[in-house]
This record gives sequence, structure tokens and C-alpha cells, in this order.
Amino acid sequence: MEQLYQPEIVERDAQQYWDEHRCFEVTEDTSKEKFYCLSMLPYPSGRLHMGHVRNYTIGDVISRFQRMQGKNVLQPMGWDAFGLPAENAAIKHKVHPAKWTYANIEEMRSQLKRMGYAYDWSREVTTCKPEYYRWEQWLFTRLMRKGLAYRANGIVNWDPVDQTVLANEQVIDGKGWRSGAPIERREMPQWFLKITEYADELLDWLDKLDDWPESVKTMQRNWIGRSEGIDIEFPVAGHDALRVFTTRPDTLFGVTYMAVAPEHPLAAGVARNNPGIAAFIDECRKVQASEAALETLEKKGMPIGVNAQHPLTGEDIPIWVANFVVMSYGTGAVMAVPGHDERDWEFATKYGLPIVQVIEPLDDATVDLSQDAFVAYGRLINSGEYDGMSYEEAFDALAAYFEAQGTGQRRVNYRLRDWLVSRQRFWGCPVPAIYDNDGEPEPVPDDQLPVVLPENVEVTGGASPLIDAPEFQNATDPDTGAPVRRESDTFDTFMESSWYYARYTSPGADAMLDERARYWLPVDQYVGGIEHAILHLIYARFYYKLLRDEGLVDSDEPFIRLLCQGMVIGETYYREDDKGHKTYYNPADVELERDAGGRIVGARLISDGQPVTPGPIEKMSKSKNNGIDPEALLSRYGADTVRLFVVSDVPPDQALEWSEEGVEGMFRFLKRLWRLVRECVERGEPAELDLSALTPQQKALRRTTHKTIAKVTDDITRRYAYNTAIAAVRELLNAVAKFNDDSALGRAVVREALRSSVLMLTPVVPHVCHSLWYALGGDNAVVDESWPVFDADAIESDSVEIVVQVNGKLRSRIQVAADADRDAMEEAALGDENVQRFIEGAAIRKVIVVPGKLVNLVV
RNA sequence: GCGAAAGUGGCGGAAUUGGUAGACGCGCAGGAUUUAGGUUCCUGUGGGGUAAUCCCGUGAGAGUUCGAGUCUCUCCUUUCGCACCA
Repeated sequence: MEQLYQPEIVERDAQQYWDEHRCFEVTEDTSKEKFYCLSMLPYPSGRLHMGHVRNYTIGDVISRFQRMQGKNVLQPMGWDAFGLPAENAAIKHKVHPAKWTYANIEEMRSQLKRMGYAYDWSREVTTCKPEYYRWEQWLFTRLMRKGLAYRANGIVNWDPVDQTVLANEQVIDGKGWRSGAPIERREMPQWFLKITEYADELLDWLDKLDDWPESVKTMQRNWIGRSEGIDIEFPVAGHDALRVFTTRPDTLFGVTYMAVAPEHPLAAGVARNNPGIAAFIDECRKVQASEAALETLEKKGMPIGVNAQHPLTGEDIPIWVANFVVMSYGTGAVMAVPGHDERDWEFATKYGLPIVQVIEPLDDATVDLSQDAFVAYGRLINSGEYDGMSYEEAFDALAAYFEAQGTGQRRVNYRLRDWLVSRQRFWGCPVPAIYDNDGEPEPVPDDQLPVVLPENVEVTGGASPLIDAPEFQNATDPDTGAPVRRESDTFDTFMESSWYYARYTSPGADAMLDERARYWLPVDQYVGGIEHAILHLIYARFYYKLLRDEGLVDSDEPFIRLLCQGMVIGETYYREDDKGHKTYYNPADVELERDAGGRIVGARLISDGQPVTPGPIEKMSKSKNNGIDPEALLSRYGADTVRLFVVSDVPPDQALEWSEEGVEGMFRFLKRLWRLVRECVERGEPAELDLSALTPQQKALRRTTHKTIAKVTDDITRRYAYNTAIAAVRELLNAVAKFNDDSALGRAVVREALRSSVLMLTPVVPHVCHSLWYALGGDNAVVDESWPVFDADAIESDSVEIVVQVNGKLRSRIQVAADADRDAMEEAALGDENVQRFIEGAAIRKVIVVPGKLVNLVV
């Protein structure tokens, strides 16, 4: 065994062993329980960042731990390779997006390999390869035939100067990122997937995802935004009836005005002959362009001079056009009940519209509608024959009435919209559709798939080059042989990331998935960033149901357990010039000054020794220059130290603060571990572990060993608490370091403690444990070893320390027999010297005894 | 505005079911080793107090309890998500 811990040698050896023995390549083995552990695949942006390292280390710890539990563990990796940054790089460096992407993948794959992650690289997926996306196209053509994929008008960001559609992130302050021209919202034909068809299922299954974070489920519920209500028609003389959606039909008698969105057809119709209304609508449109203004927008409206008729009372109700009504939700028109809706109240108060009470509280509390709207459910009043009804009774009665009249119906409304999947971009999966002469889209037949993205085009940043590529655009009709035009749109990249986890199970299959998918799916553990809580995780769940309904998988949800890891954050340092412009400095180039108590009192740039100002601790980013390159750490400390750091400090779902000293501490720990093992080995071979001959000290160390095994196992399996698991192992090693017993039997107890520690640390720091395990006499490579077995007998003890409280305050700790009963514990407590000082002269009123733990004397 | 999570030493955090507050580590201080720095090792480290298993102490205030960091209520602060949702 080497004298000192040398990570570069240790890590090279371990990785070589894993490669040569193909340790992480798995097949479908029905004799073992399978475990599919998945980390979100990266976008190949160029280099690994600390966020990746944290994500993938957590996944790797779980995978390696499950493997030690005897499971058949699949842990794959791939590349989310389509997307805008590749196009941007292509424009900037005049290289094809494919070339840039593949070069980045090479670089990042080698970085991942240096981290020692236990991936089955034989299943690697690269989403920009035709062999991958052809199956996405294949499924899409099926969805077209089922009517689940359709073409309709959608709103896009249109750059009038570059004559192109922009992605949201290319619109900065309402202007095009390259042209600087104000961006228009333009309606154009787009492709959609009917996710709303699955809205109820997506919502209902959330309740069954017990091992998902509550926060993610809440976000998804809000995003789906299911609400039950009634569509009601209000007749309008000389116009089509005005249809509104309401969740509060019980307040129908309180309607005092109607409000429609500026884009509503009724408003648009009136505006043709009314310049005032037209001007107002125009004003609303301008404001909408700037998203920021929307937040603080004042509620504004104008009466359009047309009345609707109340469907029950026949009264005239004025119709207003109002900026707070949005066209994309419900019907784009609302019935306003200022007495029982906060927003309607605010608007009515501003414009002097009448406010009527039609609901009274169930508890007969007083209601003052001049102060505030009363929004709670209650009992109907001033509502004719419906008076006295509850919310539910009124809902049912009114729904039945309008359904019988044919002027309304119950409806479930969703916030969720159908998924707009087409993009007018080049670097994406081509939408597999062709247009015949009448412009109707048709699916590309199976034998003509994949529709391959051409490589001989130039990406300029203007319109997609697919539009001007005749060899791509010109296709023939499969039935008639007539020339047809090919769709030039590509898919949203969320399409590829919605099913990659399924493709990993069927590498090389000449189908989207094959029977192997049924063995591996669903994913047992998914690990990724919280930023994907809504979009990616809803789309992937939706897509899985599409796969299920196509007969490709036989379960309902793709991810059983979900872990969302927190951000990696770091200190920021800057200097500000006269104009208030801040220049940020990387924390690696800054040195801190402390006072004698260890408090930080200043920070200086190492290069010039001049002070810099500490800013807030923020997510690592280019703009704040507080990112740490994992590569530099890898060469300095090795992969194990970096792996240890990212899981040791905080639980995985919390933000992890970068600290140079923290990394040093991890490196120090590994050096210390190495030394403890070396010293143990140098002391010579131990005796057989004869349990009947142990001294009390030896028993105590064994107890610590097995208590640690129990705790670490529980921390990892149940709590995801790697930080406390590692702390427990450190405590055990501290106990080993203090253990002064060089007898043969003492060495046996130490060796058991060290072997257990090495096994427990293997998932986190697999390289160093590979070496240490052999040093401690391991016959097999530690990667093939099982998790240490907890020995319940070892933790049994003759006596335990209990706590004695007087009036709930800690007064003493005493030793009692482990099996002491209540009376014995009470007696021992009363006999304690220090306890007596506090109960002297007082009467004991009550004694609370928690067996094996504490006695509380109430005086 | 709505929803969710959180607030504990100089710092990151631990305390899992209401039962020993501060595990583990960073930093700092003292000592040993070293020509020196670094490394490594040992000791100490919430505040107060000469000291004691003495007092105080988990954002603020109240409450429940023999006992509250943990439960309840009110308030303050921070972070995240959604945002005119009818």
C-alpha cells in the first residue's frame, strides 16, 4: 500500500478496472430485482458545470448503493443535443451546429468519465441523430392519424426586420436580439399535441406519486389549473349571444356588468364603427407587448355601448371591454359580480358600477360591500326562486336549468393549453409532414422515415435554412407521385427529452421500443433540477401515456421516485466604477481577511491586493462570474474529493454553497481515511473476531460500527440524507482513531470498523475505496461487494445512559441497566446527587419515565 | 396578490416519532512536529460567569404540555413558483 493518498493513481486504476470488466453494462436479468436510476441528460453546451456534477454524483451514489443491495442497476447517460445554442454558435463561428454539438459531446463525455460515474455507455443516446429522432417522427405520424397531433393557429414572436420567428429567449425587452426591432405577436399555423385530452389523468395521477416532492406536485396541479363551472349564454340584441365561463353560478343574480377581452370578436366588431373603442383596444395591445408592465397594470375598461340580457331576470347589463380579461382563458368574456369577486369589485368601484349582494354568510356575520367584496361561499339571497340555496344546490339547479334550455352547460376548464410543439428553427427534429397542393398536411409514410435534417446548409440567424433548401422542401406524394412540399418546421426540443429515458432501455431496436422496455420501465429513481418541475416533467408524463396508448409500455407513469437537487451557489465579489458599473471577480481569485474570532472582515483580489466588495450569495452564473470549473478541481484534488464535497455538506434538495475550504476539508478527510487504513494494515494481521472474548472497549467500538451501519442505511434509503450519512461514518472513524488497543482481537474490531466504513463510503468515493478495500484484504473488487450487514446483537448493551430532568430541565445523566423498569429508573434518578440538590425541600408531584431514555421529576 | 418552503454558533449545517440543542465539518485560538511557510497531529471553541451539570440561548410575541428548535395562533424576514384564471 502506498504511503500517501495519490488520487491520480488511485482513480486511474479503479476506472481501468471498471472499463476492463465492463462493470456497468447490464442486461435484462429476471433473476434479480431491477433498479433503473436516471439523471436528467445534459445539453452539450461545452463543458460540465458544478450543477451537472452535483446532479450526476447524487444519481451515481444512488445507483452504486442499489447495486450493493444486490439489484440489477441500469444507469444510462445521453445528450439533449438539439437546441438554440448550437445555432448561435453556428452563426458566430460559421460551423455547422452538428459539428459544434458533437465536439462538445466528446469533451463532456470525457469529463463525465473522469468523474467515475457508473454509466452503461453502451446505451448512450444522442437526440440529434436520425436513428433516435426517426422514432419520434414515427410516433408523431401516428398521433396525426389519431387526431392527437393537429395544426392550428398559434401566437409566435415575429421579428419584422429579420423576417423570422424568435424563441422567447431571443426576445429581450420586447426587441429582437439581433435586429433590435420591436417584436410583434403574430398568429401563424403551428403544430400542437393534445395534452389537454390527458389533463384529468395527469392531474389525478399526481395523487398517486407518493415519492415525488410535494412542491413539484403542487406546481403541476396549479399549472394544469382544473376548475369546474358552467358556460352560460347571455343574449345580446343584434349580435351573437355572449358566452361566459363561471365557477360561481350561485352569484348569477349579482351580475351588474359584463367584461370582454380586447381581442374578443364582440369588441372587435364594435370597434369598427367606434374610434374610441378602437383606440382603447390598440392601447391594450401595446401594453401587452411588454411583460413587465403587465404585473402592475391598472385595471382599465370602456363600455362598448351594447347591452346583454340577463338570462334569468331579462335585465339589461352593460358590456365593457376591459384589459384584465384574457382571451386565452375560458371564453375571453366574464360575467362580473362585484359583490362577490375581488377583481370585479375593484373595477366596479373605480367606474361607479352598481354592487349587489346575493350571497350571505352562513354564520350571519355582517357584510359591508362598500368596503370589500364578500368572496366566501354562503347562502343565496336576492336570487328569486334560488334564495336560501347553498353553493352546491345553486350550482346544480342552475346547471340543470341552462342545460334544459340549451343555453349553457357544465364545463371543466383548464389553465393548461395544448402543447405547441413546432418551432421555426433549423437545429431540431423535422416535423414529419408533407403538404399537397390544397395545403392540407399529411403524415410522412413509415418507409420514408426518418426525415433527415440536411447538413449542407448555412445557418445565418435569419429565417430557417430549411425554407430555402429545395432538396429538403421538395418531396413527392406517396400515393400519387405528385410533387409536394415538405414541412420546414422542427420540433420543440422538449419532444426529445420527453422519451429519451425509454429509448435507453432498447438500444439498437428497429422500433421505437422493444420488449426490453417492459423489463426496465418505469424509472425507479429520477434525479434532476427543480427548474424542470413543470414543463419537462409534465411533457414526459404525457408522452409516457402516449407510449402506453400506443402499446409500447405497460405502466402509467414514467418516474416512480423523483429527487430534485438544489442549485449550486457561490459568493460574488465586485468593484463598482464611477458610473455604477459593476465588474465581478471570480471567488477563486479573491482572498478573505478574518479577525481573531474568525469573522470575515474583508476581501481582496489576490492579483493586486486591493479590496473587492462582497455581493450576495447567488446561483453560479457567467454574469456574476462566480462559477467554479469542475475541471480545475478534478486535476487538483481528484474526482473523489469533488464527489464527496457535492454530497456531504447539505441534503441534496437544498442549495449547496461553494467553499474552497470545504473542498480542502474533504480532501483532508480522504487523506486521513487512507492513513487510518494504512496504519491498520501496518500493525499486522488481526485475530479471528471472537465475539465471546471482547473487552468492554472492544464491544463499544463494535457497537458504534453497527449503529453506524444502521443509521447510514436508513439515511440513504429513506431520507436521501447523504450529509448525515457521511457525518456518521466520520464519527465512526473518529472513534477508530481514538481506539488504543493493539491486541490481535482489538485489531480485528478495528478492521471490521474500517471495512464497514469503506463499504459505506464506496457509493460516494468509489475510486479510493477500490484501493482501500484490497488493502483491507478484500478478495473481490469493492464494486462487486455487498452493503455491510447490520448485526443487531452488536448494539446490545448492559447499561444505558439516561437523562434526568427536574421540571423539564436537564439536571443529570446517569447509567442504568439496559432493562431497568420504571421503578428502577425513578429510584436511580432520585438517588443522584445533583438531582437531589434540585428536589431538596420540594414535594414531588409527578414522575414521567420514558424507558431507556429519561426521567422527569415534577416538583 | 396567491401558493410552497425556510429562519438554529463566526460560517455550512445536525437534532428522524414532542424527550440530552449545536452531531459532522469549515473557520478561529493554543500546543506538538518542521530551518521557515505549508502539511500533519493533539486540545479548545454558542453567550455570560472566578467557578459549578449555575444562568441565558433555536427570527419576534403569545399559547398547549411534566417537557417545544419540533405542535397551535399572530407578526416579521428570506427564497422559490404562479400571477388579472373568471
